[in-house]
Formats: sequence, C-alpha cells, structure tokens
Amino acid sequence: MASNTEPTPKALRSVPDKPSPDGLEDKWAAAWDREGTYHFDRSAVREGVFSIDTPPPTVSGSLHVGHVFSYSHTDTIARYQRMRGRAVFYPMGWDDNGVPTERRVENHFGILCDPSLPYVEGYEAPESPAKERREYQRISRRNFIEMCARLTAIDEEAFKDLFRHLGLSVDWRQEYTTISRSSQRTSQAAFLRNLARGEAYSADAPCLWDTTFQMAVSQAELEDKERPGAYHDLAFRRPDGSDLRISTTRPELLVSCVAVVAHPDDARYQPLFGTTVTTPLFGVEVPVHAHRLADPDKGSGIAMICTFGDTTDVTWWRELDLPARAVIGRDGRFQQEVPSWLGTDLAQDRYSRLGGLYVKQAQRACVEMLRESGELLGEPEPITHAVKFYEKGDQPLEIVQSRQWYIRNGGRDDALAESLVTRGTELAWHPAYMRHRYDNWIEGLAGDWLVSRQRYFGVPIPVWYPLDSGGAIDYDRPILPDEADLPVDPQSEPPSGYDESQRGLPGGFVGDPDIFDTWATSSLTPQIAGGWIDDTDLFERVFPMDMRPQGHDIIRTWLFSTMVRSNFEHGVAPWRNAALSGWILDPDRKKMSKSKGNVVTPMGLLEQYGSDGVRYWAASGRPGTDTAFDEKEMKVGRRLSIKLLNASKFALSFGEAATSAISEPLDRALLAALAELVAECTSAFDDFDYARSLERSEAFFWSFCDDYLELVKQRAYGSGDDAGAESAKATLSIALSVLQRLFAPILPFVAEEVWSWWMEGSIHLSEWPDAEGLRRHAAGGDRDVLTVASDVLREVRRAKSEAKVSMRAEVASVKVTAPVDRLDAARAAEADLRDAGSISELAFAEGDWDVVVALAEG
RNA sequence: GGGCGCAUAGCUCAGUUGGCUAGAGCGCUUCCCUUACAAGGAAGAAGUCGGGGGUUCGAGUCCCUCUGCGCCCA
Repeated sequence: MASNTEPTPKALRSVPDKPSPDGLEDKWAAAWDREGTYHFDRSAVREGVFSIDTPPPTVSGSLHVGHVFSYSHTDTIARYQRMRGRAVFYPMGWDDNGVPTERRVENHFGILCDPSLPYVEGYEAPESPAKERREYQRISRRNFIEMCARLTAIDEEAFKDLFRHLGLSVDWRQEYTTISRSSQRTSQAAFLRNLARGEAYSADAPCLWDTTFQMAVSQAELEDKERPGAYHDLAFRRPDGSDLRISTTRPELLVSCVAVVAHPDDARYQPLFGTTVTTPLFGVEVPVHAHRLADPDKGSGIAMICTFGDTTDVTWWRELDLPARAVIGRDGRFQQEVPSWLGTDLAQDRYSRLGGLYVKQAQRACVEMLRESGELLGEPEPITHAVKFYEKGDQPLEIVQSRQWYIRNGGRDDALAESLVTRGTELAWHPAYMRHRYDNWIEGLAGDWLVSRQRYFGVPIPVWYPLDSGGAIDYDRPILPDEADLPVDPQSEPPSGYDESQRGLPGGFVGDPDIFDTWATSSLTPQIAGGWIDDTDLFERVFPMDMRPQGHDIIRTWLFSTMVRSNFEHGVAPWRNAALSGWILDPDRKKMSKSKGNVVTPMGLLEQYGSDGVRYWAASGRPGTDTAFDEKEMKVGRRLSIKLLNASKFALSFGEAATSAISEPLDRALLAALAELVAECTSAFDDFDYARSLERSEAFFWSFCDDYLELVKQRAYGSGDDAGAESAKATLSIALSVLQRLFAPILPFVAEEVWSWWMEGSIHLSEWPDAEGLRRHAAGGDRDVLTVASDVLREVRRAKSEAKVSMRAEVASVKVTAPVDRLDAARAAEADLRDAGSISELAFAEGDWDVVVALAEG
C-alpha cells in the first residue's frame, strides 16, 4: 500500500522575488506538525512498513554534533523510504536511566541518594548546591528518583527542539522513554519470561565491582587502562624450608591467597605440584597447582591465587575448586574483622594493621610488614600493566563475591554463542565489515551478562525473597509478580500474599534492592517502541524492524544485547539491517568527545548554515566512515540550498507545457541522463548509501545549472507557440521536479520550500522519481548531445575567459571538428549553442576533436 | 599479542566487477557586476594514487610485504 502521491501541479505557480533559506526551519517544522506529515500509518501491514529502531540518546547533558551527524543519516533513509511508498515507523526515545543521569542529577542539584532516609513531601533541592560531593544533601530514594525525573524531562524538551530544528522526520506521537511505566512493564515482563525459561538466574558469584559507584559492572562496560604498578617478589616457604620466590603486583592480597599455580610444563615447579607451601606474613599453608593459564614468562613463573586479584584468579578459583578468602568489602576497604583462616596470634596481629584500610593504604602497610619480616625479596620492580576499569569510573575495579542477577548471553554456553553468531548473519551490516566486531565480541565473552545494578533511577528488578523463621533470605525461592501487575517496585510495595508490615521480618519478605543495567532495558527498544506488551497490533506491523542505526562503539553493548533478548523472546534477529555510523573527528583527526573538550554545540551551527547546510555536511560522510568536522562543507551545503532556490525560481519562470511537446534532441538528452541519475540514486539509497546519492545528484545539478540551463534559456524565452520553447518548458518542469525530489531526503527544508511554489502537498509524501518514466519521456534521446554541447560551450567560455572579456561577448565564428558521431550530436544542439555562446557562425567538420573560437572584433 | 579499517591535489573526499591522457568540492590564481543566483558566474594551475615486490597485454583497483595513523578486543 503506497502512502505517497504522484506530483500534482498547483493551478498557479507562486515564486518569491528573493528566495532565502533563512527561516525555513520554523516555517516547515510547524507545517509538518500541523499536517501530520510524518505520522505513521497504522493501517499499513508489515510488508508496506519501514520501521526504525531509533537510538534513544542518553539524556544526561547536551546533544553534540555527533548526534546531529548520525541522526541525519538515519533521517535521509527514513525520508527516502517514505517517498518509496513505505509507511515509515520512526519513533524517538530517550534513555534516561543509568549512571550518567544519576551523576548529572547529583551534581546539578547537589544531592545524593541515601535509601535509608524517609521520603519528604514537596522536597526542593538546595538553592546553591554544595561544591564538595561529600557535602551534598542526602535525600531519600523516592525523592532522588523524582529529582532525576524532573531534570530528564527538561533535557528531553531541549533535545526534542534540536531534533525538530534539524528536521528529523520522526513521528513524535511515538515518543518513548526508557524509564516510563510502559518501558518498565516491558523490561520487567521480558526479564520474568527469561527467568521462566531459565535464561536468567541469580548467583552468589565473584563480580567486578566499582568501589566509587558501589555498583557491579558487566564485561561490556569494562575498559582496560594502562596503569603503573610493580612486581613485588615475596618469599613463600617450600616444604623443605627454602624460599619460593613469587611475583605479584598486588601484595596486599597475600592474606587472601588460597593457592599458588604454575604451568604444568614448567620443569622448575613440577616437583612442587601436589605439595603445599606457606605464605609469608600470615603463615597460611596453601596447595601448589598446575594450570595452563599460568604464564612461565611472567614474573617468576609461579603465581599466587587470591580472592580475587583479577579475572584469572576467578577462573583458577572456579576450575581448581578452591576456597574463597575475601577481605575487601564493597566499599573498597579491608574488613575490620580478623579472617578466620588466620590461625596464629602473629598472623592475626598483622592483619589488624590492615583492617579498615583502603586497598592502596593496605598495600603500603603490607609491603612495610614484608620488609620488616625480611620476606620481601629485593626491591619492587615498576611496570605498567592493563588494569580493568568501569568505562565511566576512575578507580580500578575490585572483584567481590555477591548475589547478582544474570542473563545468559553465550559467555558460558558455546551453543548459545554460536546461535547468536548465526543471528548476526541474518542481518545486512552497513558497512559489511562491522560484522567482525560482533563476531569477535561473542567469541571473547568470559561469562554471562550481569544485569543487577546497585543504583536507584532505573527499572527495578521485579523480585522479592522470602525470609525464613530465622530472618535469613531464601534466594532460591524468589517471589515473582504476575505479569498483569507490572510494573512493580519491590522496594516500596509488598509481593502478593504479603503485607508491607512483614517487610524485613522473619517469615516475611525483602525486595530485591537493585535495578537493571541500562542495557537490560535499552536492549528492548524494538519491543518498547513497537508496543510488544501494550499494543500487539502495532508490534505485528513493525517487528522485526527494518533498520537499527547506531554507533559502532556500542556493537558489544546495545546491538549485541538487543540480539540476545530478541533471540530468546522471538527467535529472530530484531532487525534486517544494522547501519553503523562513524565518528566525528576534529581537525586534528581526533575523536570529538566531551572529555576532550573539543565539542561544538549544534544549535549555533544549524542557525549559521541552516539545517540543510549542516545535514549536507552530515550526508557527505559515507556510512560507517569517520568524518572530519568541517564547517566549510556546511557552507557548501548552504550554497547548494541557495542554488536550488534560485534555479527553481528560474526554471519555473518559463511556465508550463505538455510533456508531449518534448521534441528537441538536447532536451531528450537531458532526460536520458536524468534517468540514469535516478537509477543510480535509487540503488544507492536501497543500499543505505545516502552519501553516494547526494554526490551524484549534486554533480548533476551543478552541470544542469551551468550547462543545460544556459543552453536552453534563450529557446525557452521564445514565443509561446514555438515548438522549441514548449519542448524546453516541459523538460525543465520534469527535470526540476525530479531534482527537487532527489534532494528532498538530504535537504528537506529547502526542497519543501521550492516544491510548495508549484506542487500540491508535501514533497516528502510525493513519489520518489522513477527512472523508467524518465526514459519514456527521453524517447531514446542521446546523452551525447548534451555532453558534446557542453564541451563546445566550455571551449567558447575558455576563449572568452582567456581574452578577458565578458561571457556575453559576441563570437564571430566557431569551428567544431569532431568524429562523425560527436559531430552529429553537436549539430543536434546547433541553435542552442549559438544562443548560449552568442555565436554568429558555427561550422562543423569531420576529424579529430578540436574547437576553434574566433571572438568578434571590438 | 589477535582482529578490523584507513593512506589518492595544500585541505576534505569520490574512483563500482582491473581498461583510454586519475576526478569533484573547498582553497589558490586570473577574469566577468550576463535581466535565476556577486551568499554569483567562467577559466586555469596543482597529484611519481604511502614505500617496495608480484600477477596481468594493462594495477589507484587484485596478491605479498614494509611504514604510518585510527578503532575494537585480549
């Protein structure tokens, strides 16, 4: 079902005297709103729909030029598909929840969340926020969430204004936020279904922990950073009493040592396998194991296994079935209580010097004790090594043992990983090589997806736990809500069958204190935007979606996690195409980012160059390619907009004529060339390559203005009953309508403006030009006629330019020598050439290409 | 260490399956106030296609290798 319309000329053409691109944004954005131009046609069936899984920007600050860049790309595709007759489902979402939003809210208002505090009715943030974070005002969880909602609502409006000004053809009735009740219901329902099918589980397991945010972190959020460290050689005691030198970068974890390990092939340590050694300082006896992950070239080739110094420790702990001896708490400090495995007074005494210290302090204390006891061999050897950080954090992660929820993602299940790779092959990737990023990520997964986050502003994990008669939590029998009751907040409401007064009491219940990872909700954007839970009629019309546009930096997070959820819930890939956009680079070829301080605010650019000018720059960036931030390109875009206004005004000034009047070879040549252009732009857009379509259209348009318009204008000025004039007028009308429509996806404002001068309805709802129809109008026209005529004209201009005379100067004679086919083509445009060049005598001769121009005297 | 991408005019980039003397825009130089456009138009100069090797009648394009830059992962 086509939702677009054939171009219908207005009864009266109305062209302004002095066209300008300024002010078009406000004029047309309002008109599109009023007319509902971009409203999704809900009666369309799936085959007639083009649906877009729009990236919801994080509402935690301001939009930057990168947003303008990539969202413009998506919009060109949306507009093209709409003109092809598809009902375009183009929603917009806002990703509010997550750490960045909480951070922004904390700093903006000078507040911090303390869940132990009571709710305050009518709370207002301090008028002047405290400067130091530790002096921020503490408020209740509910108050904090309200403040988050307040700030994100303001930010959303600003974002929306910018996107409308940019001209995104979004259906704003389909706006969503990832924190809304509907999104919470969707997110919780999807999770409960994962749980019911065994795709989600909770486990008391080691997890990466950010001690600043007091929050668990998933593998997808990790970032390796090079940090200085040092190898400390410690003296363990062998069974025979001699020293065993073991190197470690984390001597403070000595107290957590549960074993030592060397490579099975390492002859130096083979005699020790199966025996025990004794740790320095604490005198704990630990076994010596063999494992392939021990690197013989690292340090002394034998390592201590601790609870837990890094992720390899976790692997060893799991595979070698070792005990856990954790001492570092969630706050990043060594626990006060002396560990039970320290048997001697000396060991206990030594530990008491560590209790309560932060990791760095504990390291210093430990090294000092090792020096005192003589068990530090030599001096520490400084090195730099990769340390794991939370991508938004500034302290190294610790690994702590805790109860968390996980969703299976193939990290511990090869068959699942393989099926997700296969899902990836169901997608068309633009550009194709981005698929490797996805495949490599899956191959490198080390565990399931940890989705619990110890934060506040987000979707609560919809689970309660019963308390036994002793008040202990029974994690194995979680209490789940009915899907019909979603969304729920286990922190503030009791599960069915319980009363709020039973919260925390023996025989009662507790709510899971955590919320979901941001990605656990945004991995469901197709379901949220498409109405999976609330609007199944809509969902059937739009899912699986046609297009997922996104940055390539979040393939491992957003793209992958969306695949995981869709694979489980629907057994299909959630989209047919993934379009990955590149980066914006500053003039030094560095990635533009807020932290580098090289970001430019977009609104000023839109005002200076016009939204079309900025969109032109964006659309010049090829899909997936990093693009330099370049205001010159925006200026070029603005010039193109102005040219389209002026050329349209000029071409329309000649009036109309019936298409049956097209008779001149030059006119047919133009239409034949135009047909090829349309075919090329169409296949480029079908391949998501807006940049190629723009490049071809633009080149054609400039030569249309420079050559064709110049060649034909004298003829078109001719008297109304002149056949040549009629042919020119009809051709100009067709060409103009085609060129305006080819530019419409890229330059929506100026295209709509010029269209409105002479056509009914919005250009954005009109038919995309049709190459076949143009070929019929061209009636076998020979493109060479235009090419050769342009070549001759160029020679004439060159002669005038070299003689430093006006282009209007009279030419006494021109002699064109050419091979016979080109000669025929030139002859076919003879009259137009005379007019365009002010040529008195035009002669032709057969031979090698040559144009001799003789200017008139005086 | 593994994977991927990029390298073409001063700058930003095109260059489809290998095919005549390698293209565009910007910038630069010169000229033109022509009744669509001076926020314009015309013309011109400018490149050993990162280096080396190979396949081929023919390589910017395919293969190998080296160098530099960038990204992802370990």
